[in-house]
Amino acid sequence: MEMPSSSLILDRETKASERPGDHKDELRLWLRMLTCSTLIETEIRNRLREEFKTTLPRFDLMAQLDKTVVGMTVGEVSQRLMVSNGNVTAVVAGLVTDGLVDKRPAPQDRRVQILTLTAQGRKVFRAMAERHEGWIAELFAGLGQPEIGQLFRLLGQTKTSLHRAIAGRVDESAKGDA
Amino acid sequence: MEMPSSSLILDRETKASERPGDHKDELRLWLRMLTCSTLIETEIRNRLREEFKTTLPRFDLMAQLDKTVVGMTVGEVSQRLMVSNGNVTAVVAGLVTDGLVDKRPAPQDRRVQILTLTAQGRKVFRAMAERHEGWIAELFAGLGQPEIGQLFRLLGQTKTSLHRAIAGRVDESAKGDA
DNA sequence: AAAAATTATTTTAAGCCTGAAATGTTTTTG
DNA sequence: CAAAAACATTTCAGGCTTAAAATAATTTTT
Repeated sequence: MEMPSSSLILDRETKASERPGDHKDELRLWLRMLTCSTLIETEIRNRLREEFKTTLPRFDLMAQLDKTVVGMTVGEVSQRLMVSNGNVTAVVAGLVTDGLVDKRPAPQDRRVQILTLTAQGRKVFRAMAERHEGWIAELFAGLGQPEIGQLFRLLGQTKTSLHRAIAGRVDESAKGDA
Repeated sequence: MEMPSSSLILDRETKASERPGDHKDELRLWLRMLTCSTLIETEIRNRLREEFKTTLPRFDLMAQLDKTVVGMTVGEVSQRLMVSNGNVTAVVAGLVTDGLVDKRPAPQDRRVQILTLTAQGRKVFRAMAERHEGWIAELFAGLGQPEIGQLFRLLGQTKTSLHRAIAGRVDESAKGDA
């Protein structure tokens, strides 16, 4: 048997996981979060396919466009959805073919494309959105209102932490480029 | 101006969001969780590519195989990773080509394929896993130990809720098939 | 104003991922 | 024991996704 160096007392005092270099708790947290996200995503994907014969990327894209009356550029959508430009181009192509989205160059700046929901697109989306909201509520039904609030708050902190860590790393590498 | 029917008092008493049919809180919670997951996933993907020239699906697959000495079947991996069988087949093919994974039919049951990490695969994975754990810790650095615990617990409740909701729906549709 | 830099989008090549159909194997059933 | 059912995996067609290169338009610089 191996002796854990000299940390018998230390372990007892620190309730584990303050051993230097140990980050198992964070890892377990991430894996659990990933499990939840995947379960929800898969379920929503399935229901969208079964009930509306559509896909999650299409739904998400339409959801963005539904938030505006004046339309959105490709770049704007790609940023909000956190996907690449090329991806937006591809998904939009399908939606245009199906008459759900309208795409036209902006009159002032011919580089940008303005995307809007068509009347039909808006109608179709609204119907899906209502169902979607119900599905999400169903999935979270095991949580009470206080838990939902707490979770929301903690995920807010997490989001802040992530942004800081990711931005920090970008700055870091930019320093070396100077 | 529109009058919100007769719920002025009700709204005040229920602090909003107990209006019938309203589930905006759940929806906001889900979107925030999705944002966190996406941020983490994208960042890990980027770092795996930059530092190890590999992809997240490959890393995840190797992570499963690292948990066992006797190997795992395709179905087992696909279940744990929550992806399709076909997907595992495809990703494994790449890893076999690169000499990181070994794949051979089980001697007793020639339907199943046993997947194991090669010696090299195990070595490569261990190196990546150590870095990976550090990255995750970095990303969650803005949260204290109590927050991590709380979040972990709440996500546990969420997982239970999801399983119940998803299983419930399967039972429901099975009833109609009888 | 021509050249260079910047910005927005599209294209391309490669890999991931899925559901459904097909294949090969084992187990169950009549 | 042969036929049928069940099981594990692979193949297939189609869509998603990305990074990087290419294209096109605008703005800045010289």
